[in-house]
Amino acid sequence: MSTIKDVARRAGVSLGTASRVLSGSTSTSPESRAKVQTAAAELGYIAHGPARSLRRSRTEVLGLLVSDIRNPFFSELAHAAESEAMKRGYAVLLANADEDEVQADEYLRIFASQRVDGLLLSPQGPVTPRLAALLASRLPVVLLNRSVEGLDAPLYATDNAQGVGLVLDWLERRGHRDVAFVGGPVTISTGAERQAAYLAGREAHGISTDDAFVDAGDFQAEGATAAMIRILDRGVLPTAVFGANGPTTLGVLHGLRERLGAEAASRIEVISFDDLEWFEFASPPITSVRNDAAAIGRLGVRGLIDLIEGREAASARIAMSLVDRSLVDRSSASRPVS
Amino acid sequence: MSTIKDVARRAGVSLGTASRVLSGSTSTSPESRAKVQTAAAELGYIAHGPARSLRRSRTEVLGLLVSDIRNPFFSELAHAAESEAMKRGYAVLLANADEDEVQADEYLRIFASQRVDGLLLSPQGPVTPRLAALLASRLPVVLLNRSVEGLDAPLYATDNAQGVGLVLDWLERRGHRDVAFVGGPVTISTGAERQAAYLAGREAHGISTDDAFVDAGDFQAEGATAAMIRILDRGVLPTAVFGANGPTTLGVLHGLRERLGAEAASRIEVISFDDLEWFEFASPPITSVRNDAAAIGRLGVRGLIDLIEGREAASARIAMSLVDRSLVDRSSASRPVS
DNA sequence: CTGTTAGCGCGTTCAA
DNA sequence: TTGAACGCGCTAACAG
Repeated sequence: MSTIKDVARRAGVSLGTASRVLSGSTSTSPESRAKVQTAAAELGYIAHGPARSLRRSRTEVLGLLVSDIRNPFFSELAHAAESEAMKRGYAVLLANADEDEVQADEYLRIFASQRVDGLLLSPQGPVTPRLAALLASRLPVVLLNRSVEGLDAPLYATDNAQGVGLVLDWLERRGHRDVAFVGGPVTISTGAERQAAYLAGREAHGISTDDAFVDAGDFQAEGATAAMIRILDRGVLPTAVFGANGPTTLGVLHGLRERLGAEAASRIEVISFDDLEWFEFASPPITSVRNDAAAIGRLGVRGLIDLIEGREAASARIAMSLVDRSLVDRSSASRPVS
Repeated sequence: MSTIKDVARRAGVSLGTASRVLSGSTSTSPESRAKVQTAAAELGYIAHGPARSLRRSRTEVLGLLVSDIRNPFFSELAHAAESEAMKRGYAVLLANADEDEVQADEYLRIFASQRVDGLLLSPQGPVTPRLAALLASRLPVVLLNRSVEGLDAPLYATDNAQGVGLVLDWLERRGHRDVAFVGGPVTISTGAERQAAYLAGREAHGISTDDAFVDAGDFQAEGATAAMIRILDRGVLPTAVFGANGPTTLGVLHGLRERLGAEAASRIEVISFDDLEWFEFASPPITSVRNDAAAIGRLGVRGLIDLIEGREAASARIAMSLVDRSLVDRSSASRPVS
């Protein structure tokens, strides 16, 4: 790989001039500009990022730490974040914490070592010492979707209360009284917020306040299946189930089938926080409130770059929208086919 | 952030000694070793990656270029790749080409600039000049899932012919004769291989060789929907449809519903290349051949690190397995519920 | 506007 | 085993 020295030599100018042309800092004469540019093109010169970073103490790399890129919510978020970052000249280092604090912490070390310019964080748990150290070093950070106590950073997140409100309205409209709720860990802000909003709103929407209908998993499919089964094993039979995120809803379906069989399960309506592309093909189709992951990713990157470049960044709550897939009225849908 | 200089000063040793202890190159006395380590721990010292990279001309960063991280196949692959890379001490820069050659090329520039140690590549199209230049500079590269002409690198990929064989066997077992095939672009090796294997095997498995049943999309849902509709609009009615990748199968379902309605669509069996977690909840359930994306990602990273460290790396084809979800025999399943 | 020079933080060489 | 010095490639400060 050729260096800027090679370019300068070939263009017949000094190293400084070549640098000025290539990074466009101060003005240069049209002639040297042309000479340097053709020389660079001929050599296929590509600036050495690490060297530039060392000198400028900025890497133009962002760190993105999510819990699991396999969760469609995060893969859509990552896609949007990465696309927005590239548009603004930043690359993205990806990290999957797998909902594991230790692993998350290890990634923070790698990010710190790579000297990322900023951090997009969907926190796994409390603020670890290493994260505290990074914050103390004034590394710009924005939070995605989840907040965490003691971390004062702009938050780009779903409007959980509003989304749950849409769910409650829909449940009431559909005439459901016996509704099961499968939540996520209350140690995660999204889990706590969604559960709190649901519990608080149940009564006003004519939904049973029997806590036998309520349980929580780990925001993954397996944990949700177990939670769904626990609910059914308490001897209650819901007419509808509310899953608190995408993987949870998948787990709910598994749990319903496992305990009730496909036939009986198909008489229970399911509504989900997070919309998945296949919900319309389930039977009955699954209604959802759509969580705009792309918007969160995009806004997060913009906010982070604002912070990096010394501007202010304001938190934002992204409103959710109902995707109503209930085609028929319940009285007929809930009767077995005869 | 503290530098190695700070560590040396605090430990009361020279900069060289501190460096030797921290990077463990040559031997050091137990005393200075201890002093340096405690000093580093006290300061929370984290080596400056770019500086280290500049000096050692290795970044310990891998570039991962996929077509779309939102495709579950790639998000699973990315998850496994990234996890394997971390285990071996490498970070991963993520790039989404969005099936766009220009964007892919731009990412190659960023990777080159960041001086990644190696490249995991799922190519979008032909070898661009920039990719050729990177290869000429002897940057280690491995190919994931897709090969490309003129690029001689280890390939970690699905065994397309074997997978299609499983599909053909299943179609024959189920007694399907009128089978629609919705493929992907033949300009992509996976699209070409799957289509070729299917067309070559049709006759021997008792499947109609009428090409009205065959069309191709773009490996995304929308393109596949259009292809499915084109097939139906030719006036043929398949009893089964084979979708050549995950998003394609989703598009197939949309196409069937749009032209035939949910009721008639539910009498058509669908089989998919790539297994998605929701296939069992479709009606009828979707059978698939499972593409082990995690294995491809893991093996790709191992192979790439082998190359980086000067060892040989051999290509591998990953065998697929059938996930048969056909529960009932076709004669009863295809009769409308009465 | 341009050439020269210093130094970013680190690993490694050379002498001791 | 250790300290001193050099240079990786680049940008920025300075002098002209």
